[in-house]
Amino acid sequence: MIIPKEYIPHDVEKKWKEAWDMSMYHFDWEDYKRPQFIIDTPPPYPTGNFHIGNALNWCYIDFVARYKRMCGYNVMFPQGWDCHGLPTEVKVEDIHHITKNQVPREEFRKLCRELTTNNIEKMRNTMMNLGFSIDWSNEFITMEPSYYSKTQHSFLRMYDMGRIYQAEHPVNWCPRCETAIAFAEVEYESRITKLNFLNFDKLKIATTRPELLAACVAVAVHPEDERYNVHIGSKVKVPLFGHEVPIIGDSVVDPAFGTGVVMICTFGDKQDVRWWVEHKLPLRKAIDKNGLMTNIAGKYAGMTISKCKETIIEDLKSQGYLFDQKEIDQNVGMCWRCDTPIEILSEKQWFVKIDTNEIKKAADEINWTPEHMKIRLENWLGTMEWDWCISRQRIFATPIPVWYCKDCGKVMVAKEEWLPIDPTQESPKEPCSECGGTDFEPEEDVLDTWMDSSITVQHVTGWLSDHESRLPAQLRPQGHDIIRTWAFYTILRSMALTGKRPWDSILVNGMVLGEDGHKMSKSLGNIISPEEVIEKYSADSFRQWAAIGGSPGSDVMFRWKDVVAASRFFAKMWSIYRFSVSHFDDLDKSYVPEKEELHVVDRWLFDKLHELITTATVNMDAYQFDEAFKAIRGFTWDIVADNYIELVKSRLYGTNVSDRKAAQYTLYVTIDILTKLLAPFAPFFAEEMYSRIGTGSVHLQAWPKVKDFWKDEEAVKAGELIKDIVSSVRRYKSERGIALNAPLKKLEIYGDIMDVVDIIGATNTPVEVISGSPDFEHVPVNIKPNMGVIGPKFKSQSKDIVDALSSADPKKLVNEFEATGKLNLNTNSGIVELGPDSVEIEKEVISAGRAVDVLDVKGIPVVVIR
RNA sequence: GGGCCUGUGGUCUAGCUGGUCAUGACGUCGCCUUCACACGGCGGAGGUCGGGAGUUCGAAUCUCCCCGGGCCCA
Repeated sequence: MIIPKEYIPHDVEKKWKEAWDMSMYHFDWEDYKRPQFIIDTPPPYPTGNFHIGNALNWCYIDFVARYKRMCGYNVMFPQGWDCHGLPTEVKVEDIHHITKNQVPREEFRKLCRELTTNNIEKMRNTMMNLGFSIDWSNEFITMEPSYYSKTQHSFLRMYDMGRIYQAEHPVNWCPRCETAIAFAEVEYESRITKLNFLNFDKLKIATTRPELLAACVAVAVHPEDERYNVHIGSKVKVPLFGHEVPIIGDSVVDPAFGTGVVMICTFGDKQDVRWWVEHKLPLRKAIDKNGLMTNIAGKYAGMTISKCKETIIEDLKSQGYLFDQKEIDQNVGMCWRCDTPIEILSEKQWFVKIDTNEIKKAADEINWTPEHMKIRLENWLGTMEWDWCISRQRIFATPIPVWYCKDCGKVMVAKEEWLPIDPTQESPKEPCSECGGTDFEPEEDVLDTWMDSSITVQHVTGWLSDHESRLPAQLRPQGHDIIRTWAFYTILRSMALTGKRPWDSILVNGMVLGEDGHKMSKSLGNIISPEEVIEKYSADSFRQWAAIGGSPGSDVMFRWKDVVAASRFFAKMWSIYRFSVSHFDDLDKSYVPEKEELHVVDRWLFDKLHELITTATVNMDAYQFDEAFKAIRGFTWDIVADNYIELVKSRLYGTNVSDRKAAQYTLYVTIDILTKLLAPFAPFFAEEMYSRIGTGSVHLQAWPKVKDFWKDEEAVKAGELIKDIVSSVRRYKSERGIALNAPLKKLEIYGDIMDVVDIIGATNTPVEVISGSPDFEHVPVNIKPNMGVIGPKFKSQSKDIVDALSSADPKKLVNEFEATGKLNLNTNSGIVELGPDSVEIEKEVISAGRAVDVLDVKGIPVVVIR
């Protein structure tokens, strides 16, 4: 068979990408015989750019999916798209030079859908180029009615259960986006700000937010602070605004911070909210939804927050209230999308109740890889203070299926059979159940995107479909940056909707760092796109980087070196493959030799194969792709290429039919197994290999299984010795500038060698095996303590023994050993008796005047006669 | 400030249920075109395992403290 000398990945990958029938990756909903393996693929946000971090995660998923399929599982690797979100709205406004309020809602939604559809198409392309075995028959797109109808269903059901409620409550508010946001969407940034010291008639307070004076509802001091505690219970007048507020005592106040007196506003920060609840303080709203000052701010009404701050500081100064300013570090909560500082406002919003115990319990049932990632979720649970605010004041999102009766104000929630529905486009199909009214006000708020994406696992396991639910899914793969969001919300929702844990296990991958060791970001300019890597090398090389770049869970650095090394491995593998297949022309695939027909090195290789398959399988099961791939690569390179092939070349090229058949058979089995082991990692390369040695797609084959009789300790020892003798001779020739295939006159081996055919062949030299000891000196040069034996036995005496061994004459000790089988060693702490397993003896062979060279191969003298 | 992770030859990394050859890759240096492969083979140099203290006969591995890096949160 003619096989191209070079492996050209671009041709091969293109060929298979076009030839593959992707239906081979479809999940079979009817099949209950094979165990299911459903993956809750995180749906990416359709930015149009499938970035390297996604690609790493998807490689992990694909390794698992392909491996599990080969192991006989009914695998679903679905692909979803989490469409709704602010970035798309912002992008659409940007592209069309509009603001969302300038066009009708439906028109704006249409523009968002168009952009999203295009972006999805681009990302699908990259996924296909990377060779992912995605089950496209189970694709879902959250902006489509078929999906968001389920989001609305989940809303109705949780509303009926009382887990969703509407309330006036403090919320994080982005004044720029004009929407409430969840804690998960708040990012913190350190800034330097000014702490302002103000006179509040009898007290001096310190505040970073003087613009909130109008919202001041109390002043707090520490109850044991003797400077101020006499004032607790009395009132103070707020400067500029003149309203009186109570002075309260609260031990949370830090007397050492500022003046030790704190102004409580509704709301400057989370602590204000806590005090507000605890001390039942009144509400004074000084900032409106647009980030402008309200009427209670008096002359400052209508100003922006920053303008107000500036003006108030001027006024405080000129009226003598402000007596000092000091710079301090401050962490400001920002909107994750637009970096605008968020405000805490009290608004009527929809909330989901959070039951942290329920989530903790479910988290305990899930198998976390790596384990410590669960702790992050638990820490996050411990900090939950408010329920999850799920209403958003946006347009491109799942509508909240609710109306309000204009006559009596009753909340009218849609019926399940009306879904999907957009209340701003359609009215309820029944009159008000309270007053019979037919005039309704639609809820214009929409749902938080996490409401869509936290039910992906329900969706893919068949919730609200014609299929029986397959919950829980087996695997959730995701990045550690979204544990507090995706993992948290999904567990919450799964417990609420079904009472079951969403997944059996969760695999957390790290972030991808740039070559400079920093997280990839546009501003650092260290971004590499998967497409760029595919173009320069290949998809399989990219995937190999993903496999060996680091172990799952830890951050992985992207390095071109790794990709280059990966492509070199494929070149090497190709060369091995090409050599092997060229010897398969007359291969009889039905021929299975008896163990006796195999040579020692063949049996040695089978034992190594046994070990390789075991290691690879164990590591694949534990998601340790780096370990699995390293084992495959190490076996291929060190054992097959550098040793086995060299050892059997003479048999393959030779004329002895049975010798040749044994080597052929061994090589064929090895190549077949390697092809299959490589299939999850390098789907294109493996398919190309398989196309010449098997039938059908390699991706439909079974994962290799070991045969018990491959385990062969006798052959391991003997094979190892043959390998070592041959490589010693090779090294010998290399060191003396002798061509490696040049014959020597003779090799004399003093030892028990079971099979010399391959030594003769590989060294191109006649071999004589001689029993007994060689007639020249065999000098002990070193005697090494075996600490594993000595340590536990002699404990504190160990050090003396080691000292005695190293200072004694090895020759004497060995003589004693050989004479008596034990050793009485004189140490500083007395005479101790050592057994033969306590030491390792190193000997050197000296040719004693003969005109030959002597190699010492693990204690076996090999005489080289040139 | 808190939680979690982490610090091993020039670079990245394995080992981390304690035992005396500390793994591999890349790089580097020397030799070699040998019938699969020079994207190769053979050989070499290079490490006080972040620092300190402790536990132990023995610590890269366990404990404590300090220093540095990352992530998440306040």
